[in-house]
Amino acid sequence: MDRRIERSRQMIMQAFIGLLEEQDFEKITIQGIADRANVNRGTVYLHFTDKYDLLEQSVETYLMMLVDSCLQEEGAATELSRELLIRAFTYLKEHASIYRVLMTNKGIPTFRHRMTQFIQGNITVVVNYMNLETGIHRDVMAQFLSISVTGLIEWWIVESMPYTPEEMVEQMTKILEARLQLW
Amino acid sequence: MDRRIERSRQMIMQAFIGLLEEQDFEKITIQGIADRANVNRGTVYLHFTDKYDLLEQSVETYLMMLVDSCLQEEGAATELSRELLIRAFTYLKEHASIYRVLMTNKGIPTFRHRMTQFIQGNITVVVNYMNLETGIHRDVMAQFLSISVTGLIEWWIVESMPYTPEEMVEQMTKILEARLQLW
DNA sequence: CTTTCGTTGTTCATTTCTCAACAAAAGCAG
DNA sequence: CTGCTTTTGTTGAGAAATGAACAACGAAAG
Repeated sequence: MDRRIERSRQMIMQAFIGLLEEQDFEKITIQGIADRANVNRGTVYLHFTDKYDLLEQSVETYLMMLVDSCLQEEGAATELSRELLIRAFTYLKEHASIYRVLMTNKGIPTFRHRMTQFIQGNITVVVNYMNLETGIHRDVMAQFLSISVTGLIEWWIVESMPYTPEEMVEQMTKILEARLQLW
Repeated sequence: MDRRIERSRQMIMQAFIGLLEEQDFEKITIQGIADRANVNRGTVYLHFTDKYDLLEQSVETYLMMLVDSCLQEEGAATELSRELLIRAFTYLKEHASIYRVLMTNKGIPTFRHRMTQFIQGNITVVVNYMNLETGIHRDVMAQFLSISVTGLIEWWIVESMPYTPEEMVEQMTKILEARLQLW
């Protein structure tokens, strides 16, 4: 509705992630966030109840932005299309500074965890279409695959994205297909 | 006073310079500026009477910001100190994208002109301390030197700053000293 | 020429943001 | 422990920004 709301929230969360890059979460003050966001301190309280709420909302918001970025003009996406994955990696690359912090900041495992959860939700759909023969439970399989994908993405970001999004998607697909044939 | 005023003005002017980089001044619309600045169209009119006023104020503001950047904690600066010049070049380098537009945009010679005027004002002080013997008038000398300096700065910016600020200042000083000895 | 469309500049009621002040809690020096 | 500073979370009055609407204008298209 009112663009000021979205703008303020965005500036505050950006400033917060920026500070998270430089100092420990507990060391960060509301005053510091407001200063960096170039916003009145009261405005922070207008949108977030406290530091911890700000963290939660930031994690949730940036996760959703990542999700939305690859769900553009997509109908029912029961399968993980190549295009969708490439869009996700591309988006990560474009906002690397933010997602590097969210993914790797020790003390803030929330984002990593929420992201794995989300990937697991999508991978479960795929796993349910597979015919497993060797007695592997589907939930174990889904858990294994999703944590692997999260780890791969984290590695890619930490290593400053040594491959293009296209290459990464291709690599990932190959690995998954090879494994799927094993089981 | 109110940080919203400064913030709005800044966002609008930034968006304006950004658009100036991509399209002709006459093609730029208030609506386009507001969109890019993520600001209501009415807000633009709250700070600037029209496009032309926005141009004027932008030129003046960014010139003053350049001047202020090198006048930090300086008392009476009758002579052009090395430090002062280095700060100026450093500031230009940090905000290259803006000043490249302002300096080189054909159709907008205002900034170039105002900058030369300003440099001339300072160089005049120096020239008045020189003892000219070969019948060269001081005003001619000042004009010649200031337009030279402006040209040199423009060249440096256009060529994507091939030398460090320190090197440039040193070069400039050497050239000027050599010339001053000639006359 | 007429119609359509986009831009301009202005108005107004409503909403958000700002600043300054405050008491209370937390952090930290001696 | 005891002051001292900083941070927190909240308040209220006032200022600025918002969206929506408007008439007027020019340009482009039919």
